[in-house]
Amino acid sequence: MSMKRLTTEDVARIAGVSQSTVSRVLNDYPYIKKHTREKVLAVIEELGFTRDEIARSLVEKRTKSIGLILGSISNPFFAETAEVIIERAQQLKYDVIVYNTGHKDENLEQAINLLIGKRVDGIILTSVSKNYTEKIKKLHDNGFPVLLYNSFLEIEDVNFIVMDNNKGARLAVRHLLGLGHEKIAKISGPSKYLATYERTLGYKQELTENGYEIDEDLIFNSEFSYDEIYSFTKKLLKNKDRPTAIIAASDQMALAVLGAASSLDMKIPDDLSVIGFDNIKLASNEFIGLTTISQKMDQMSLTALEKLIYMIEHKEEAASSIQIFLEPELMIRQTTGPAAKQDRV
Amino acid sequence: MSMKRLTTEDVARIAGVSQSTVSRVLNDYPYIKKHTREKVLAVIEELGFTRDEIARSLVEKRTKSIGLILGSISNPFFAETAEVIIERAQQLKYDVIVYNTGHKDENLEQAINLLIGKRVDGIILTSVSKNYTEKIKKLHDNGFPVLLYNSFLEIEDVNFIVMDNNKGARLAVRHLLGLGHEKIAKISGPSKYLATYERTLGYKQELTENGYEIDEDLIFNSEFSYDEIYSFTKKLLKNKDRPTAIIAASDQMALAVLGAASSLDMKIPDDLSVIGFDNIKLASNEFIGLTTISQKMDQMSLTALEKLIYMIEHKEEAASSIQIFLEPELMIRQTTGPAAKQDRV
DNA sequence: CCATTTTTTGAATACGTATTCAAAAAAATG
DNA sequence: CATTTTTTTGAATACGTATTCAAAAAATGG
Repeated sequence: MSMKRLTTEDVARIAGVSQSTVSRVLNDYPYIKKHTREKVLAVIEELGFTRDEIARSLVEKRTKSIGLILGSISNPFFAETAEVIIERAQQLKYDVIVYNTGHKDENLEQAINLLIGKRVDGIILTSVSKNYTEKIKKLHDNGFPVLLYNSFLEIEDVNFIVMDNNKGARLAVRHLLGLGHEKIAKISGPSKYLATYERTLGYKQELTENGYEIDEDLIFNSEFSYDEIYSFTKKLLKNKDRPTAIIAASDQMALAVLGAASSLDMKIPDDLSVIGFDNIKLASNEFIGLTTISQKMDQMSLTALEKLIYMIEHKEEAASSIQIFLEPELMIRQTTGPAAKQDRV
Repeated sequence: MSMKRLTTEDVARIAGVSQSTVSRVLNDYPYIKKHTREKVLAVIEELGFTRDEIARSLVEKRTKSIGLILGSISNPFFAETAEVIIERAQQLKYDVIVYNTGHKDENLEQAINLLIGKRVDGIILTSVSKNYTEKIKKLHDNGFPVLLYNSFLEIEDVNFIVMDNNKGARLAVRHLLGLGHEKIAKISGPSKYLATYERTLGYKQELTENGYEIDEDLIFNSEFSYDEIYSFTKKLLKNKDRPTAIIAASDQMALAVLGAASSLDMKIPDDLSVIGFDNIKLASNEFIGLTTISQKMDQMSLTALEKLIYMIEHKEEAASSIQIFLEPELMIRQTTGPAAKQDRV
């Protein structure tokens, strides 16, 4: 039996003032008699009244909500991102509506539409595929604050914050070449993501520049599915001329690779070196010790939120676009080591 | 230069009908002439009009949003929970406002207030401390749909879904006793959580019933802080009469324990057996192979969401309270093994 | 074809807040 | 004390939708 909600009208009646006065008290309007203000506040306190933010949003044409569209929250990369963004947003009095696309384009489209319908003040968007270039551009051109996170699009003005993926991949390859690896596999995300594409490109370039031929059989363009990567890796590692090292497109993927290798009783890094991307917190856990390319995630997500809020609260300013590339960093840990001598199975 | 948003009024004017007619078309009201409906839909399509859900919420007194209050999203237990809940909610046309309390009571309080202000239709609440019993009870008594997830309170009618924590802890202890362990440490969460409390209780009871004395030095009530647990474990393991096994209050904590042990070059499970709680996905990864007490998280979170939605959409029904205890299950993997012979350092 | 019923539409209103406009009260000025 | 200025308040309105109420149009029945 849910009670009728209290309104400013109710407060006004009991306090013996008008609804407008109550509203003014709530908004710290200066021209209110001290006595009146105190009386109203007392009634508010006594009744436990709370403002209806929905009605307020309708009038003020803003919701103090932002949308956060993630590929998959159960991937620690997204989870850690979400944590930073949500906590900072809360401090800034914004709340965060989270969507999980499962990396499916149709979910991304639905999420955007629903968020626009809910009148969020802005959206942070991870993992945008090339297929959505037009849609994002339209939003942006309408003056709607959107920020691409860990992904970018080849559009003039759109805002993004992303790592230099090409360079990251090169760091990984260089590290492995230095350890004597010559057969290095690349497990890549879907090529519809430019970030993913860039990583594969960097991998190829660095190999080529060092005089190696590209073996396309060593490159796997997967969806971000644990199971798929797990089985692919198992198959790959059962080959007679299996690679001695694998670069995964994310730490999450690297864990799938490690799992697959372990299930074949391979020793890491003696039998196989593995590198991830992201540097999730778990990567530095000594029990795991994953070598990876660090994205400086905390900085990236904090910046993303603050830039978005800035865009929201300074719409009138000439919208200079925000395009940030962060430097990747190689974190060497225990999953990479010297290439095994030619003791192929 | 953000354009003025289109309203039903605009659509009506262009289509040459009244605002009410447009609204009726949007809501699939049956008594609309086919011709009129088509004309309106055509205009909507052409203009790319989308409904303002804020205004709609104000009228309908529901927002189709739910609140999800989590302890810490970067903990995979919460992340995996969130993923299931968010995806199912999206299917049911609800969106999810996520808060991260960092296990701090004051953030929990703020989150609840903000969500109530935003007029969410219901709230799923994880990790509620005993200190909030009254607040939750008041919400519930006001007919507001709240569901406690992975926690419970000693209140008559409140709704919750939780594992039988006592039994879970007993399973863990029994397993370790069976392997010959006699010094079993327990790293527990804050005692303000009843769930945590129950686990510690089960641990003690099972030990006592098997004829062992409780050694309070082996019980550590920590916050859910990785660093804190990490250092505590290190200290614990450096003791001359260190335990041969540790039961952690969550898989996340178990990983901290494993990290600490690894940093001391201890071999798992030869030098130390470790058990977690939750059975996050990573636990079954062969590279890690964490023995743990499974919570059946997918089922738990799916049920939580569906029960909450049911409560929201059937408020009129006599609110029989929902109180679900799930059975824990021991998942034996590679982080537990026979107790080392008395080769104490 | 008229009376009745059913379908279709628009005008008016409600939702709960913020704000404009105007008036009343209080304070300041001469 | 009369006038002007400043402070304080309330009535009315807007935000964008859904819905009630009433009227108009169309269909049905005899």
